[in-house]
Amino acid sequence: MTSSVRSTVRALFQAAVDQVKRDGLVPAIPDSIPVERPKRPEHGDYATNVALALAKSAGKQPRALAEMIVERLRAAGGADLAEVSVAGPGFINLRLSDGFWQRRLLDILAADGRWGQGEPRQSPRILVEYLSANPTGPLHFAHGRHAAVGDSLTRLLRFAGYDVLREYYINDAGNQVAMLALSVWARYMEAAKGEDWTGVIVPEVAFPEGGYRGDYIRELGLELLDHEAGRFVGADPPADMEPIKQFAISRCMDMIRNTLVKFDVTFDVWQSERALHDSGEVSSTLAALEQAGFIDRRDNAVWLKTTVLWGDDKDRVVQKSDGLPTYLLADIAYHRKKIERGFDELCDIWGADHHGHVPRMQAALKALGHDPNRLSVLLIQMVSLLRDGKPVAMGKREGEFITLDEVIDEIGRDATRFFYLMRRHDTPLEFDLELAKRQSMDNPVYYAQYAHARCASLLRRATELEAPRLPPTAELFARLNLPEEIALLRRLSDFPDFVDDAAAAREPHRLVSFIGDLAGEFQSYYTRLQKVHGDSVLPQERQRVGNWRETWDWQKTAARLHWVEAIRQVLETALGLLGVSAPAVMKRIGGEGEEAS
RNA sequence: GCGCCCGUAGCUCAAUUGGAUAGAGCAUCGGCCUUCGAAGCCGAGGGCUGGGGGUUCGAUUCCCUCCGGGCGCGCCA
Repeated sequence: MTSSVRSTVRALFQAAVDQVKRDGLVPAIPDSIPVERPKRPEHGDYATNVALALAKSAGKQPRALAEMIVERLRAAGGADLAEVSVAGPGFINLRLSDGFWQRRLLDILAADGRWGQGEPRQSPRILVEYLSANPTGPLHFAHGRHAAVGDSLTRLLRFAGYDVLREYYINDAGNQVAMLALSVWARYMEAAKGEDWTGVIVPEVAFPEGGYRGDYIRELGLELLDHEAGRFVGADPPADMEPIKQFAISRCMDMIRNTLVKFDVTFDVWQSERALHDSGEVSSTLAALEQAGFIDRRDNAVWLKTTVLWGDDKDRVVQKSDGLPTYLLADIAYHRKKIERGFDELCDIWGADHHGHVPRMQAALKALGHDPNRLSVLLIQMVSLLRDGKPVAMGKREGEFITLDEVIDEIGRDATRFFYLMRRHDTPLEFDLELAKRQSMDNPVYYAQYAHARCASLLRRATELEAPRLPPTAELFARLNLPEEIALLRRLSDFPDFVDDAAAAREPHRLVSFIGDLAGEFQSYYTRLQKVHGDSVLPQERQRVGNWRETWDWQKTAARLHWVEAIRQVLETALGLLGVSAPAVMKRIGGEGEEAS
């Protein structure tokens, strides 16, 4: 099982601080000692500012107090404590022994590819709702960011031990899908025009104002005509649009689902908005809001008193004067149901343009007697597509957007997912298609995958050379004593804490930096081992002469192979959390850049 | 006008939830292939963190105020 070095260190600090308190030197101590990894290696492996925080209440100089803590830290001792010191205004820096870090490799290998995984935790149970794109057409490139962030976030949360459900809310009720049906019907009529349908002259109909104009609508119109012949032909849309609507929605959802399969994004539950209406949950929610006393009836409409509940600037309509519920009411019903289903935290991922919706939903939860903070909303900023630094021309007319399918087809799933996750979700993203496609060192996806492939390659070569594989032991790992090797061991050891932090912050994009750092450190080591240390993991060709098998240090090689395997596993795990593959071999696609020489 | 988000190297972005000398990648310049994968490595230059004030041992981070950008402010979803 995964262990956290940080909590081990925290316990050391805690014990020393407890002792200081028992000795009557400070009045009170914090529940949890803050422990951080200093940016600068000179500051040791871990540091705490606890003396700075306690100095005032203890009436002591921070450095003096730090010295007292350090004294007790040293007394408690332990062979793993290589160095403890007071620095700067009163930080306590702590360095662990090489042996400690070398032994972590035993833990990492024992985790058997699951290093970093958190202990399962009972709470909070989290429902992550994301994407929830309207079933009115294919996913476009901006949806890709939602899909990538939501999917990686849920992978990360699950890996960190949370109980998570992934849900897609299908907006299959209301105006948008009504317009979808009308648009499809109009295209159907267009296709039927001029044909002889049992003697009926097919009239020309105008395409609806604000209708969906994508080519897929035309195709759906044709398909409808194939299946249903002249059933819906007429000057006006049929009184019962339901069959057309259902047909169109189901086709659009097929398109969306197919794209998601290609993108390797999975949902556990597909919740239909319409089902909430049909089951009466929407109307019962209105009743509940009214019973709670937060409903106003005026101007023929029904209002939720969000101004009273949550300091909104105006109340919001939940039922229109035509008697139909608004989207807001259905959404409130949906969130109410989520809580009733037993989720502690509702994590929604919305487009940043919906941010005005957040306080209203929180107001509604409050009205229903729930803690508004159980809803957390991640707002995703917009994506702009670039090609070689220039914006991709997008048609002004509706329907001419670049689809997610097109992006994936052009640059591949790995690069697409990686690029969507390179930035924090609340900052706008510039997505450069040419850069993502480029198979060179300025492309961070290939850089990371290349590092993994190099590890795999080394392990492959080791097998070809029949390098002896020795069982992992602390004695064997004592051979990993280069500064670069210890540094990599630190980073691998840090992975569980890193996962924990990224999950707690709901920030999957942090994995991108972790991967970049880990890959970079390994690539650097790989070259430096040879250039600076004049060494290599495996005997190279020029060294394989004479009785090389007898003279080569196979112990060190065996230790390094374990270490390389650990690096490979963590890279694979971290890439997996992003939904990016970890190839054992990098193959060049296309031979365009070949030199003519 | 009101509300939310964002201003960090030439460009794109980090910065461990208030920590120590603000870091990467790209771009620019200069080095490294008698092959464990050069899709790589090493080095250099580049900053008043938009401006100003405040809170404290300490601010890119928190508060106020300007400046500049994005997005909202429907009986649409």
